[in-house]
This record gives sequence, C-alpha cells and structure tokens, in this order.
Amino acid sequence: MTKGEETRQFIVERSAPIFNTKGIAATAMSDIMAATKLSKGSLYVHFENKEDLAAVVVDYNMQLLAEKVLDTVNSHTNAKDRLFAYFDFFLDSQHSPVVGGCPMMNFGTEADDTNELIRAKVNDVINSSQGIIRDIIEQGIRDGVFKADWNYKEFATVAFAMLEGGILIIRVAGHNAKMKIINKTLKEMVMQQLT
Amino acid sequence: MTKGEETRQFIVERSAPIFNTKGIAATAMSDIMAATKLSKGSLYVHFENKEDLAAVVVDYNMQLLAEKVLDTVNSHTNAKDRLFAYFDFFLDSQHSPVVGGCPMMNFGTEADDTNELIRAKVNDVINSSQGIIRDIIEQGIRDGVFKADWNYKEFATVAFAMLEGGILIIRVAGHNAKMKIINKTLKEMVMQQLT
Amino acid sequence: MTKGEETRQFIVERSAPIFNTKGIAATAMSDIMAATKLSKGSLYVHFENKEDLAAVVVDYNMQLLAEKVLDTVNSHTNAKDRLFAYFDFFLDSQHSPVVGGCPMMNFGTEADDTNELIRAKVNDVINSSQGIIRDIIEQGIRDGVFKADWNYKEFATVAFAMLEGGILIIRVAGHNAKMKIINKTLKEMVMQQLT
Amino acid sequence: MTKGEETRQFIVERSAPIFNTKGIAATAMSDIMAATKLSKGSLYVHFENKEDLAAVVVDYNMQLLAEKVLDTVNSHTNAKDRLFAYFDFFLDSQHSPVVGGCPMMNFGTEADDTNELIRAKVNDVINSSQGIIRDIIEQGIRDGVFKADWNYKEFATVAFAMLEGGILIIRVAGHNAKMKIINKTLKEMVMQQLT
DNA sequence: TATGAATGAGCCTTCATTCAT
DNA sequence: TATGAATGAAGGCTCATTCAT
Repeated sequence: MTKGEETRQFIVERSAPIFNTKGIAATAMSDIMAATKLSKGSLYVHFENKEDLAAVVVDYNMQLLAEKVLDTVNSHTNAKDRLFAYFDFFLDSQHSPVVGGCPMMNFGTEADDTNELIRAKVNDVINSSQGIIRDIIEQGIRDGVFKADWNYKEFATVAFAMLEGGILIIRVAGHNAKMKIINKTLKEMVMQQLT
Repeated sequence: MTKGEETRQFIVERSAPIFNTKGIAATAMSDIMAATKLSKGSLYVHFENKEDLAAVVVDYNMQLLAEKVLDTVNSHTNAKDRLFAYFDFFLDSQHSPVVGGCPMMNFGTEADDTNELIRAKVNDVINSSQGIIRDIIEQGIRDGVFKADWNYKEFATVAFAMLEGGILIIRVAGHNAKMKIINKTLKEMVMQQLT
Repeated sequence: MTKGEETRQFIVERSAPIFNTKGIAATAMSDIMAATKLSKGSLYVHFENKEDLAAVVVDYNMQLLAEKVLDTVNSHTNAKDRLFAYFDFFLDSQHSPVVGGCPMMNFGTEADDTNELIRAKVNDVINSSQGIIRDIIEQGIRDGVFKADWNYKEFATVAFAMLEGGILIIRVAGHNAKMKIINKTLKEMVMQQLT
Repeated sequence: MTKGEETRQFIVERSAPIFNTKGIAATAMSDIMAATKLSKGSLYVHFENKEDLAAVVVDYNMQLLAEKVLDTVNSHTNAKDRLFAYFDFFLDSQHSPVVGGCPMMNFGTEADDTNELIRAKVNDVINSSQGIIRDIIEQGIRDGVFKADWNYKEFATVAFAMLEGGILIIRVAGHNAKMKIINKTLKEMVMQQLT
C-alpha cells in the first residue's frame, strides 16, 4: 500500500462512524477534517468530492458489518449453530457491530429517493445478506440438518426483514427487549425445520 | 381555526413530504419557502426554528400514516380481516401511504443518535403501532376468532418488525416482490391461530 | 392624557433603559415588544419607526437624568451645598440615576458620527448641563458665597468633563473608587473659591 | 509573517476605523467585506466570528492610540514638557489620533453592560493610561521638576477623566472650544506643582 | 387603537470546493 | 502528497416595517 492509499484508507476508516451516525447530508467535510486531523486540501487529494467519499464510506460500513457477521457465523460449522449465531449477532446490535446502527438501514432510508448510486449499493448488500442466510440453510439441507422441503428462500427474506425491523426498534428504544422476542421467534421457526 | 393556525397547518402539510423524502438535515428552509410560496419571514412567524417545524412535521407524518392504516383496518369488523387489512396496507407502500416512505423508519434512523426529542416521538409511535396489532388480536380472542393461548404480544412485535424490514427492502429495491413474501408469511402465522 | 398618549408614554418609559443599556443599534423592536407586551403593530401606531422612537427615548433618558440631578440640587439652598450635592449625585452613578449609565455619553458616543439628529440633541443637553453648574455658581456669587472673580464658566466645563470621565471609569471598572477622587478634587476646587 | 497572518492583520487594520466609528453592533461583516474586498468566507478563515474579530479590533484601536500618545510624549525629555505634550495630543483629537474617537470611550460605553470580555480589556487600558501619566510625574519628581509632595496619583485620575470628558464634549459638539479650556486648566494645575 | 400575519432585505455563519505553494 | 488561504453560494435566522382586520 502506497502512502497515498494508506491515507485514503485512513480517511475512510475515520469517516465511517461519522457518516453512519449523522447521515451523509449532516456530515460536513469539516467533521472529517476534525476526525482525521488532515487539512481541507488533503481530503480533496484523495477524494474528488464529498459524494465520492460518501460512496466509499457506505461500501466500507456495509462491508465491515458483513465481515463481522461472517466472522461470527464462521466460528460454527453446524448449519443450525451458524444460523443461531447470525441471529444472536444482532441481539446486542444496539451497541456493537458498526457505530451508528445498521448501515443498510441508515444509508438506505437516506438514499432511497435522493441518491441512485448509493441506493443501488445498498440494494446489492440487502440482497447478498439474504443470500448469506440462504447459503447457510442450503448447506444445512445438504448436511441433512434441515428438512429438504423447507421454503428457505422465503424464510431468508422474512428473517432479514425481522432483524432489520428489530434493529430499528432497539435503536429508537435504546434497549433490546424487543429484539429478544424476535431472536426467540426466529430460532423457533428454525427448530421446526430440523430433521 | 384562525388565519395563523390555518397557515401553520398549511406549512406543515406542504413540508411533510419534503422532510419525509429528503430527511431533516437535507431539507432547507428555502425548500419550504418554495413549497409554500411563503416568505422566509412568514415561516418564522409560525415556527420558532427549523427544529420546531421538523418536530411538528414528524408528528404529522406519523399521525397521517396511522390514520390511513386505521381507516383501512376499520373498514373491516372481523379481527382476522382487520389483521389482513393491516398487512395488505403495506403491500404497495412503496408508493402510497405517505410520500417518502415510513416516517418511523425515516426519522427514527436519522434521529436515533442525534435528536432526543424526535427519537422519543418515534419510539412512542413504534410502541403504539404494536399496540394496534395487539388490540385487534385481543378483540379477536374475545370474539372467539383466535385461540386464547396465542402469544399475541410477541406476534405484534414480530409482525411490526417484519413489516418495517419489508418497507426498507421494497423502498431500496424499488419493487415490492419481497413484501409479498412477508405478507404471505404473516397471514400464514395468523391462520395457525384461528380457532 | 388620551389613551393613545398614555400608551405612547408607556412605550417610552419601558424602552428607555433598554436603549440606554444596549444602545440604539443593538436594540430591536422585538425587545420593545417584549418589554411592553404590546404587539408589533401597536408600536408602529405610536411611532413611525425605530429611529423616531429612539429619538424620543434619548430625550426622555436625558431629561430623566436632568430631573433627578435637579431634584437633588434643589433640596439645598446654599450654593456651595447645591454644588456639592451635584457632585455627590454622581458618586454612586455606577448604579443609580438612569439604568445603563449616562445617556449623554451612551448616545453621544454612538451618535457622534452616524446620527446627526441625536448628536444635536445630546449636544444641547451637554451644554445645558454645564449651564446648570454655571447657574448655581452665579447665584452663589450673587449671594456672596463665592468669590466674584472666579472664572466659573471654565470651571463648569471642567467639572462636567471630570464627572463624565469619572462615569466612564466607574462603569467600566464596576466600582466607584476613582469617582471618589474626582469628587474630592472638585470639592477642593470649590472650597478655594469660597469667600 | 505568513500570508495568513498578513491577511489577518490587514483585516484588523481595515476594520479598526469602522468598528470605532459605527460601534460593534452596528458594524456588519459585509462592511468588513467591502473595506477589505475579501470574500465572506475568507473573513471567517481568519476569525472565528464577529465577536472574535471585534475583540482583536478593540485591542488594536486602543493600542494604536496608546502608541501615538507615547510617540508624542517621547519626543520630549522634560517631565513637564512630556505632560503638556500629553494634554496637547488631545487638543485636536476631534479629528486625528484614531478615526472615530477615543476607543476606550466608544467600546467602554458599548460594552460596559453587555460584553464582559471587552469591558475588561477597556478597563485595563483605562488603568494603564492613568499609569502613563503617573510614570511621567514620578520621573519629574525624581528629576526635581515637580514637588515631591504632589498627590500625583489622584491627579493622574483627574487628568484622565477630564480629557475623556473633554473628548466626549468635542466629538458631540463638532469643535474643540471646550477642550482648550480643559487643556489650559490641566496645564495650570501642573504649573502649581513645579519646583 | 390594537393586533398579528406577512414581507424581504439583511444578518452571521457554514458549506463544499479550488488552487497556489 | 499535503497545506491552508480564498471563494461565493447557501444555510438558518432576525430585522424593521406594512397592512388587512
């Protein structure tokens, strides 16, 4: 990594929690200056403009979340355990995975009507998130852990929606009581598909 | 209603879709000027500042959505029909109920970390939304439509989360394919509780 | 006094300390609204504009001060006592006579380069203030209290200047230590002219 | 001096007469823009806000006056001559030393009740101004020019007050007739203390 | 006489961006 | 690559004033 690439990456990492917390519109380049302690001019050496930086940061935030989820999931081998690990990951998402909440929801709601580029990025990640759930279940069916006739594609969508809805609730509530219910419900739905 | 109250209400109505679509931070008072064709000074006759206006508009948007949902629900008497009407209401929410998407999600995600007043407002409405679902089911149990041992309080939370997650998906996707799955799943869950 | 004249006078009285404390430029019509609890329109019924009101208030403040000084002076008959009462009046002027300090100095410094009308008003009162001192001394000479060859016209100017300079010092200092020195000095100068 | 420091100083110099003439409240940043021909944004590169600029300008104006007075005083060596030079300096102050009049009086009267920071600054300079007079006299006493028992500390205060009062009079009057009287009186008071 | 809604110019300040060094 | 001075449009807001009621 050249010096330039390093600085660029540094800017992205420092900007990520700010954009995710305040939103793109409410984040000023001066916020990035303060967080990186870089000069105004320096920022523009690495990014054409705020929109450019925001796009990279959106990717970074979503990727960071995906990596953390996968890390957790991959610490298990049994498909059921992997699925449960996925659900449990969001149990305390009020505080942990990425500062500022779920980037899909944050940037998705901000961009849906106003920023086609970011809207498309978020859509891709929403789809691949459901894909991850599907992949786990497919493996489970191949391993004989889950029933072969499970309509798991629909479940993947339902599970993803429930988790996102849960994230909204717990972030606005400030506690995760309702996410526990969602977690329990999802696990029960999975248990019914065990062979 | 005095002239002033009329103007104030007019400003709120014209501002509502703008705030809901662009977000609070990205909405400028000049946007409101353009939408209302009122002068800058006139806006400040009726609202102390942008934050004050935003707070009223957030309430208005959430209330508007709630009223539309209730109107739909109340066109039915049978608890099952009422519940199904609730779910169906969001089937095409990509376009209809309130311009710009679900205000609970839009303002909730924008405000969760940055605006305590609005966060609390959204939290109240999220809770009462689940309360509406609970009320319908309670009536259904009293009427003997639903099983008495249904853990309906948890279902209300699950249903709410699924619908919100679904709204995120369809707004980012630009189509409601996934909401159909959610709708179907919710209805199946209800059917299992019929007496 | 008609109702209108009463209201007009009421506005002036309530505005006086505000203008004298904050200055004309820094006083907003909304400050007057708050102080009088009158509506915006009502203010403009009684005064053409802010400048008009300010001019009347400047007069009022200076007249109020003059009256208070004269009241104090007139509680004595002997010329020396009258002069000393005049000097003593300003000993604690840090707090008392008119809220906000000496209006001649306040409005004089604000208006000297920018408001010809007010500048002229202040100039008149500055002159008549020295006239008051001259009048007292003339009476004292007639009464045989003061030496007939006293160059009292110059003394009147010197005394006035010293008092105004003293007011500046004590208002900026927040205490009247230096005014005591000025007071003592003035009295000594008078004592030398006693017959 | 870096480019930035140069510009900052340039802004201060151009702003100084404007603030001193119109007052802080009545001076708009657009006035500074016009006087410096700098852009609005550029002003805020060098000063956090108007208050910050005003504080620096107040210092600059008072320092400028002090320097000019000291230059005049220092062109003499004999204590009596130095004192007379000090008094003469203000004889034509209606036009000369600093555009807009005495900054101690201008900013002192504007700030006394409303701006603690500036009030304190002015107070410091008022005190050191009297200190200058005291220093001259102390030297004169050491040199045997003035009587050793002169209560010169009180005189310093009296002289300062008389000059400030005189400045008020001549600025409001538009001519310096009264300052001539004050000048003459001060010189006579000094003459009485010659050995 | 009194009200308060309406106005638009102007206020201070922040913004994203550019560019010479 | 990095700096920070410079820009000017745009931001939220306040101002003095007008006018229909």
